[in-house]
Amino acid sequence: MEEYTQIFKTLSDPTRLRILRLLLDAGKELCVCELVDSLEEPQYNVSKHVTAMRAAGLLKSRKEGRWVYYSPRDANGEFLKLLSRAVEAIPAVHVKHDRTELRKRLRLREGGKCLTGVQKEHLLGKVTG
Amino acid sequence: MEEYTQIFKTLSDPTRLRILRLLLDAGKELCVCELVDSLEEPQYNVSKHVTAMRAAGLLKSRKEGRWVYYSPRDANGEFLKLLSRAVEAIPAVHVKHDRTELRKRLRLREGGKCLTGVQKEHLLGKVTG
DNA sequence: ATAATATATGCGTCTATGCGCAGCTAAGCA
DNA sequence: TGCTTAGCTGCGCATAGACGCATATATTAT
Repeated sequence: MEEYTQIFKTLSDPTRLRILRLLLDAGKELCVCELVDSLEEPQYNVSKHVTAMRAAGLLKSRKEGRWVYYSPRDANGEFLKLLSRAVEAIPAVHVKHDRTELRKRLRLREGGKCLTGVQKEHLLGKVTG
Repeated sequence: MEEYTQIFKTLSDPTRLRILRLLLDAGKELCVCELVDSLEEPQYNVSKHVTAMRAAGLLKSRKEGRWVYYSPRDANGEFLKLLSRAVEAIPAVHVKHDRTELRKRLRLREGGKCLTGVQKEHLLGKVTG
């Protein structure tokens, strides 16, 4: 059963649950900095979470230049399909803020691509300038 | 989101996942000693797990004499309904052994009621006799 | 009352995990 | 050849949770 409990464990964290829900709602791949600005969680934290979710088979990633885009992995089994539907069934109230922030953040895309990093500087692990 | 991550956390343990699946499959309430003999997990462990699952809103309990019967709580929200279906979608291979042990254990019922305690003595926290 | 029995629980221990900090890697640009 | 920037990761700390043991509680039987 560990292969199944592992999935539940991965979704036992609020940030990870928000990440999956946001990706399912967005209907498109999102890069790390877009997730950071939408969720308002530190970059290193979001990075660790998506890495864990990818390892658990919930997400896939695609690298393009300096950016890494994440999206839900296609659920092959009935178990994962129903789990995704369950996550999508979480009432919208709980994800309203994240969605609003994502919408704002997506306006910075050009040609459908992300061309900048984290905008909310306090979410960077370290001040780079 | 904590109310949802809490549910996932509750199902992040193999024993708890097996308990829920067994109860869903059984289609009837089961008492603690029947769960103990079916799952082959120590009595105090099973007891702690069902208590946690009950607190998380996944199970309900009914006391009858010395016995306490547990069953899945009716899922009121879409989220819980889909989650239950996901648990039921876990391939039967993973629960075959538990089901066999339960079937054997249920033969000890009389008039549909459990009239005895844990049969596999090594699963008791302490030898009572 | 006393004993037996089904279940629950308090405690200590061990492990797992999330977070923050710092530093690392990799890709593009001056 | 450096510098900047997007993302990743190792380390230490603090917390949460699962387990085993012993014991407590509650209900029935003698």
